[in-house]
Amino acid sequence: MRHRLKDVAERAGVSVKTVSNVVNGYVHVRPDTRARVEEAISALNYRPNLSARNLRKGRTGVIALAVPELDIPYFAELARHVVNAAAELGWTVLIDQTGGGREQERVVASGITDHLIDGLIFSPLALTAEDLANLDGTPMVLLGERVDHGPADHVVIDNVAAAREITEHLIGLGRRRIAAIGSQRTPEGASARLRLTGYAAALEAAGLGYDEALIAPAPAWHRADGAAAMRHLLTSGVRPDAVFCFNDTLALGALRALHEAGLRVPDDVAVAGFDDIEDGRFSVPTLTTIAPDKEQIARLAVELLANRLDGDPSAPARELSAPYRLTPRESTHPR
Amino acid sequence: MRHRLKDVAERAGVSVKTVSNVVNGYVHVRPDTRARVEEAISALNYRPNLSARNLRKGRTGVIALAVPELDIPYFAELARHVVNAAAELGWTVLIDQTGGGREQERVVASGITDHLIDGLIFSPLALTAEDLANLDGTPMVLLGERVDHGPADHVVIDNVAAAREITEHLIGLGRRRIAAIGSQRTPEGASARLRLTGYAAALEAAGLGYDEALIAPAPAWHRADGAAAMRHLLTSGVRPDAVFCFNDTLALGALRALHEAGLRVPDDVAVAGFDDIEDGRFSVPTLTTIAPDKEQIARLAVELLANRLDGDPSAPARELSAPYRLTPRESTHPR
DNA sequence: CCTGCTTTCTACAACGTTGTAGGCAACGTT
DNA sequence: AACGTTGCCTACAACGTTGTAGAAAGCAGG
Repeated sequence: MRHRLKDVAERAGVSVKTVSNVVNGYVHVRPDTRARVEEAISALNYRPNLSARNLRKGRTGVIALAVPELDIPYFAELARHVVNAAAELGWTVLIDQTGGGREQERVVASGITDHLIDGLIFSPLALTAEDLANLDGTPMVLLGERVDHGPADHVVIDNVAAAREITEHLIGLGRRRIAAIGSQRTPEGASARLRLTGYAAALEAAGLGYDEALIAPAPAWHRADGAAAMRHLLTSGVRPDAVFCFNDTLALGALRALHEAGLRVPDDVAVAGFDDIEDGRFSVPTLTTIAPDKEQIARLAVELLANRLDGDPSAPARELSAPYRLTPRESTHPR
Repeated sequence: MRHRLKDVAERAGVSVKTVSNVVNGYVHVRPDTRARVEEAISALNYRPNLSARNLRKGRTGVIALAVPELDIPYFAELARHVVNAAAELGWTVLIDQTGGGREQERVVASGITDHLIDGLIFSPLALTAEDLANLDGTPMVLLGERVDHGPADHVVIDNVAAAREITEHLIGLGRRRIAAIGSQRTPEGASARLRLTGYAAALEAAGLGYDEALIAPAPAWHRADGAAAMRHLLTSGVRPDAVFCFNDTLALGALRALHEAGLRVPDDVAVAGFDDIEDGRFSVPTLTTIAPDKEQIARLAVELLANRLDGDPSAPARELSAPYRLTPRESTHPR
C-alpha cells in the first residue's frame, strides 16, 4: 500500500523526475504543475523511500549514537542532549546500545555504519584503536577517554583534573582517610584509570599517603557494585571518613550500604560521585558530584560530525574538551 | 574506499551474483570458488550496502524502538530488554527518543518507518488512533495503554488491577488517608487515568472515601514533579499517612520532599511507586512498587512484531497482557 | 526570422543489491 | 548415443530514487 514517485507522477500527469523535483524543492517548476503534484502527493500519502534515496545520494539524514548501556543514567541523559543537538541540524538520531563488549562494539561500529546512517557518535568502552582503523567509511566521533589518539574525532573531559578537584574538595573538608570506589584493571577501564590518577595526585599534593587498601574495584559501575564495594571497605577495617566514587550510580549504591551499616552521611563518611545524574539531586542525602557539561559534549560531538560530513573526510582528527563543574551537595556538607 | 560486490567479483574472477550467493550462504558454490570469493571479501574488507539490499529485498534486519524519554529509567530498562529479545532473532534495534509530543511522535511513526527499518515497537504518549490509521506500511507494535483498540498489535499490563493491588497493600498496613501523586488530565495521561481508577476502586472497596484533596497532579513524571506534588500535599493540610505515586521517579521525588519536611518513611508516611526501576532498590528507604515483567513485555513485543513481519500483515490486531508483581520494600514496612 | 538565453520539463542511466531465467558441464539412465 | 538431472555459474532486470543531458517552448534582441 505504499506509493512511489511513479504513482504520484501518473496521477499528476507529469514525469517521475518532476515529482522528484517538487519533493526536493527545485525552483523551476510552474506553479500549477507544482500544485498538481502536491495534490497527488498528499492524496496518495506519498513519502520517499529513504533506502532508495540513500542508495542514490549517499545521505540519509540519520545518525546513530552508540552507548554501552542506556540504564546507566549518564548515557540516557547524554542521549537526550545528542538528540536535541542533532535535531537543530535536521538530523534524526537513532540510538544503539552496545552492551560494552569489544566484539559487540565492533559489530556496531562496522555493522550499523553499513550505509544505513550518515555518521556515528560513539561512546566505546572496549574498542581498540586497531578496531577503529579497520573502519573505512562512515564518519565517526568518539566520546570519552578510551582509544587515545585514534583516527577519529574525539570529545573528552579532563578526567584527571576533575577527579583531582573533587578529591581536593574532600580533603578540604578535613577528611584524611579517603577511599576510592570504581577502579578497574581491564582494558575497558580507561576512565577508571584516569580518575584514579587524579585522586592519587590530590592525595599526594596534600601529603596524604596513597593506601592501596582504600581502593575498591568495581567490575561494572552500577548501584549494586557501589554497594558491594562500600560493604567491602566497611568490613575490611580501613575505616574511611570519605569516599570518592568514580560515578554517581556507584555513589548511590555506596550511600545505601552506608545507610545499612548505620553510618551517617556526611557526618561519619562524606561521599562524592561523578556525572551529575538526576538521581543525585534527589537522593537522601543529595550527592556531591562532578557535573560534566553534557549539553556541551553533545553539541561538540554533533558539530564535529557535521564538519566531517560536509568537509574533508581525511582531515586530521580533532580532539575537543568539554567543561565540567564541581557541584557540592549534602553528601559532603561540612560537619 | 568502500568496496562493492563488483570489486570482490573482479578480484575473485567470478560474477557479481556468485559473490552475492557466497555472502548469502547459497549452497551450490564449489568449495574452491567459495574460498576464492571469501579471500577476496576479507582482503577488500567488503561489507554489503544495507540500503541497496533493503531496496532490493525490502528487509534490513533493523527494527526501531520509539520511547518518549530515555532518562525516565523505566524506558531505559525496557530498551535493554527489547535489545536483548531482538538480538535473539538476529535483529538490530535502534532507539528513537520522541519527546512524547503528538507531532514528534507522528514524525517518528511515519518518518522513521520510511523503509529504513523493518518494524517499529512504539511506546506512544500522545498519538491518536487516527494518527496511526494514516500509517500504512511498516509493521508496528504498541506498548502501554494509549491508543486503545487502534489498528496495531499491542502489549499492555493491567494498570487498573495493579494500581488497585498496591493501594490495597497500603490499606492493609492500616493507612487511611492515602494520597495519590501523578494524575493528569491531558490526553497523554492515559496510564495516569487507569492507575487513578484502580486507586479509587481500592478505596471504595475498603469503604474509604475518595477525597479529591488527596489527589496531586503531576505535569510530567520526573523526580522534580514528585517532590513538588508531595510538598503541595504537605502544605495543603490534608496530612496523608500514605502516598501512591504513579511511577517510581515520582515516588523518589516524594521521598526527598518528605525527608526535607522532617517526616519519616514509612513511620509517618508510607510510600509506594510503580515500575520497579533500579533506583528504587537502592534508595533510602527502598521503594515498594509494582514490578511489571519488563523482560516479558519486551519478548511479547518482539514476538508480535516477528509474526507481523512473517505472517499476514492485514491479520487482525492482537493485544497481549504481561504480568506484574507487587514488590513490598522498606517504604511500606509495617510500623 | 534567426539567434541565444531562460524556463520547464522529460528520458535515461546509475547507485549496489538480489531474484529469475537460463547456459554449460558432468553425470547417470535408458 | 540420446536423454534428463543435477551442480555451478552468469546475464539481465528490477527495487525507487536523483544527476545529467538535453528537448521543447517562450522570450528578447538583432
